[in-house]
Amino acid sequence: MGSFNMPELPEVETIKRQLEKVILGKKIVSVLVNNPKVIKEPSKEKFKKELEGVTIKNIIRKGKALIFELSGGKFLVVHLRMTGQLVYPGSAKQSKVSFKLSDGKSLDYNDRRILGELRVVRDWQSMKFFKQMGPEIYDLSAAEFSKMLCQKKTKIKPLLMDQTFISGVGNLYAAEALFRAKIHPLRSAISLSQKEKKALFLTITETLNEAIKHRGSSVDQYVTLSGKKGNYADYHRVYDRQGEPCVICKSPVKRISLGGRGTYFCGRCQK
DNA sequence: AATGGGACCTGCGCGC
DNA sequence: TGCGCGCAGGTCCCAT
Repeated sequence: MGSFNMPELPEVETIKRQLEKVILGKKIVSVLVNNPKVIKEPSKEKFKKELEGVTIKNIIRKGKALIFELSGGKFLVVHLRMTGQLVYPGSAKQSKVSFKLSDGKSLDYNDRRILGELRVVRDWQSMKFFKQMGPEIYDLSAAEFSKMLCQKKTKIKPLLMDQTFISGVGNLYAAEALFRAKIHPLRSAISLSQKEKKALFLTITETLNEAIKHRGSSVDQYVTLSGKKGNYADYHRVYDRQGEPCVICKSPVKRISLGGRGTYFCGRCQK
């Protein structure tokens, strides 16, 4: 125990798809701010003023971030970080911020640890966070991904989690994709064979796709828009399975700390 | 370029 | 049983 999963690409994509079905075209009538710490820009008062009366036109996901395209050329950028949740319809009770919509219901932003970020901007593309963001695995071919790995001497697992390298993969899916590709998390990227690089490209894509299909993984705080848990944790092969038998070879799953993060792998299957 | 550590946060597990 | 400490991690920032 002691593991936590933040929302990664599959979880944020799940929320995005559910939001699209229920809030497009609706108006933000009012904004209740219960904890201003999550509002990074502009100030709390301006934040409310900017949002009241706008219509939600579109929702975009970039890596692990969500961008609400609003009327009036404005954008609401949301990063859930560790424990952020978007819930609709919400009760507003435990929320840090609650958006009251024109349908009389509210969209709640919950965040137990208050590490997430909300901001209203006019040009999200020029934000440093997005300018530095690397491509998603979906934007790449196997050949392009392989080429990117050739130039890197870093350990493969922290590299997969580096959002400026590729975006969307975090601690959980890095572990699962490496297990499926039978690659040890401590290997340097440059040491991978062509065959291993291609396998990794495929397992990242496959793992993310399967997780989206099951509406993400709920190990700790993540919930879907309707407040339900995702089901993909039932399919994890190594993440949070320390000491349990490997699904392939039955030797116990190991856990080490790598770059300050819990790293799960099978010492026998992953070379 | 790569790596390491601290800060941001809070709730939980652990030890005594 | 109860209390207090340390850990968990995505991202940013700074130092080496």
